[in-house]
Amino acid sequence: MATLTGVQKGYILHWGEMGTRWGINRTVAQIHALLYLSPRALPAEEIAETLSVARSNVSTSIRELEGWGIVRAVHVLGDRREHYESMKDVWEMFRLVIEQRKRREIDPTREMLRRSLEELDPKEAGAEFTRERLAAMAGFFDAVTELHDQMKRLPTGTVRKLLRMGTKVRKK
Amino acid sequence: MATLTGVQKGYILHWGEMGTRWGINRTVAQIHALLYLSPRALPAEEIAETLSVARSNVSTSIRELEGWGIVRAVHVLGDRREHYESMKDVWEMFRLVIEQRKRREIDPTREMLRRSLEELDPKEAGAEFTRERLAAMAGFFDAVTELHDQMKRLPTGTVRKLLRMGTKVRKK
DNA sequence: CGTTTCTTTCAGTTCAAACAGAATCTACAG
DNA sequence: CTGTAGATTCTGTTTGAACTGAAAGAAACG
Repeated sequence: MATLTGVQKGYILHWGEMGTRWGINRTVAQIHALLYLSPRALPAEEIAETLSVARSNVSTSIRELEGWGIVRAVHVLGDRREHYESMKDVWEMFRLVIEQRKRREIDPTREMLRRSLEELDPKEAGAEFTRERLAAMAGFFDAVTELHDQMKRLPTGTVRKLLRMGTKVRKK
Repeated sequence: MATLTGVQKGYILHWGEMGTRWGINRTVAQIHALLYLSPRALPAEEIAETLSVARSNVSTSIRELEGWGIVRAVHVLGDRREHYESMKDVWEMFRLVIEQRKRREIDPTREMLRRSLEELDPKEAGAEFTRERLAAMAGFFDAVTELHDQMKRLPTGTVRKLLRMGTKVRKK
């Protein structure tokens, strides 16, 4: 079992807290942090020991991380166990997570708003007001989606480059 | 007590679920949804009845929403009670929330990363690897911060307009 | 002032998500 | 085929956030 340095512990704990604030399970986030900092792929058993959580808990959490596509199992010669490693590219990691959270949360919300606007009964009292509010919210989510789609079309690394250059648009 | 239409109920429930997925209390999100859809400011008592939650729960939740700056108390002539209303501008609402979540979550994470990089003991085994990982993560958070700062400098509505026009950058 | 009306705080209580450990399942070696 | 190592699933149990109701605290009124 790898013993952790103070810095590593700090990072793992912070990442775990950060996860909970964004609706991601603490253990899931901690495991990701551990793998991210690990120079080699780790077997589930070792992860469980290092973080002091149940082996079964690691199993479930790893599954979640594999679901996001940011952790994968690799095999080590002469070892039957699965070893897990985190993706290295930070930008790609966040891109994956954002893309999927959009699909799981933003898209259904747009769908709900669209359906609500359809179902609105104009004869109902205050329908006009409700429509306006729903439309405003829907407009926002449409814009977010458009922004997301446009970024997806950019070649890898472009956002990074654009940021490094700084945008030219400034307050008039 | 205002009786809710089916569409309104659907919106409020959905918004509540959405909240929980992003680390925001379900009741807080539901109250916001209710106020957002309400054509008039509502007293706490009425909110509690409409959503079937304790009066005290409403009090705490409203406080949270006031903290974000997206709900405020208004007074109605001839009524001693506070009436609460939601901000109408969806863009401004999200801007406020994003700005504050950045301050509460992104900034401390950057700080943690900065401190970790300082504290790293180069004599420690694997320090070089850890440094590289921390630096990559820090770079990402720096970029996010820069993006955020640049957007803040844009005049209100510009992002909206840019999106409406569509960016000119395309895959080569 | 004392009373009334509304709001906030506080001290338990409830409940759902997270978790541990046992049981089950799977794959492979012998 | 059998035994063993490892992974997964399942069934309670734990825990902390969310919540309630009671009590305390403000503010407005006569």
